[in-house]
Amino acid sequence: MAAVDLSTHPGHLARRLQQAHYLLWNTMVSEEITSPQFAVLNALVAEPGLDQRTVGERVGLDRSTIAEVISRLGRRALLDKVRDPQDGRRFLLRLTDDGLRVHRKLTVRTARMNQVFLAPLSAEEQTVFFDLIQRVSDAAEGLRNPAEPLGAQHQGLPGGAR
Amino acid sequence: MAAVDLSTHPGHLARRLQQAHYLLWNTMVSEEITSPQFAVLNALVAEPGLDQRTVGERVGLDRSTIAEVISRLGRRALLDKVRDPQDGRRFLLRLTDDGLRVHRKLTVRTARMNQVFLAPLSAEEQTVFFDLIQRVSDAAEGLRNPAEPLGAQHQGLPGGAR
DNA sequence: CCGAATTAATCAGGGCACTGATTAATTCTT
DNA sequence: AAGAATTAATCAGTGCCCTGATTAATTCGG
Repeated sequence: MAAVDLSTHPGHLARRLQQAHYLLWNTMVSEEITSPQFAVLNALVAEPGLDQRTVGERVGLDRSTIAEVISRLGRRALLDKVRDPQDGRRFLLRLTDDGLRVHRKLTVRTARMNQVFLAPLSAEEQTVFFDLIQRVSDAAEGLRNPAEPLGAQHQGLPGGAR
Repeated sequence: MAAVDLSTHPGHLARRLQQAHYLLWNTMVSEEITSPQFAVLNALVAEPGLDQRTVGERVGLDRSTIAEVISRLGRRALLDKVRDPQDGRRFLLRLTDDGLRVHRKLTVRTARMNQVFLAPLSAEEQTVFFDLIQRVSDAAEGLRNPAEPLGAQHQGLPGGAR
């Protein structure tokens, strides 16, 4: 009998939190447009003409996922992809009028949804909630890229044992 | 220019938190066994012989997802499925010796991982972190099943306009 | 007892998320 | 200028997550 209590596991809690959010989004915001899709629309409202990779960076989606999400938004005619004349590898992304309209509509609903979602917490607790989650996420993110190793210890060694 | 700040959106934060956790799990715990899979193993350590649906309920996985997860664990020979003689719809689940071994090993690593994950927070902050996430998740979960409507307002109406 | 409602599991289908490999275009280096 | 390294995007493959529909077994009601 060595089972652990999952409610003390942040990963399990994070998963449940996301599921709870998914549920609320689906009922209160949209069944067509997902939360990550909205994030992409939002990024392109803020900075029209971004390329795909950069959008992914802004909203926290990796290269594969951002490609799928953008393809779906393109299929729905919410954004346009244009080959960058300056750099033939990139596609420049820009919302269509429909895309702008959808973004505007969902922005309102999302605000309402967030209120309901956070209703169980007081205003101060909400601030703490954001702060704690952000700090944990940022720290874990930071572990990924050593962010210029201070000592630059040569442990990977290029051209080593092949 | 009506873009919103995603860092004030709990859903976006929840997604980032889960991604951060995924990353850490993958590097510190296991590349083979995922966190949901571990949750299932754990549930079966606590209560051997559960059926599939109940396991899903315990760990927060819906009927479709739990089926996939269990099928993967079965393929890896970490659990056995036996038809319930009392109720021919159910399968009773039980860990194999390998399953128990894996659970034991991952329990240790998971504890280490959780420490690293939560390291940016003080002990008191960690407590608050758990509490806040749990309250938000529980509340949203609660919205799904009205939990016996107090007034039993007839608004759905059975046999209405068809 | 028997048909109707319920329930456990599966299937089909869509979407998010990651890794590793590949392709095409650009930039760096010599 | 030509080859090497880098970079944006795509593809293949795996796994999580949800909904709606279906199938098989059980329970409920008359």
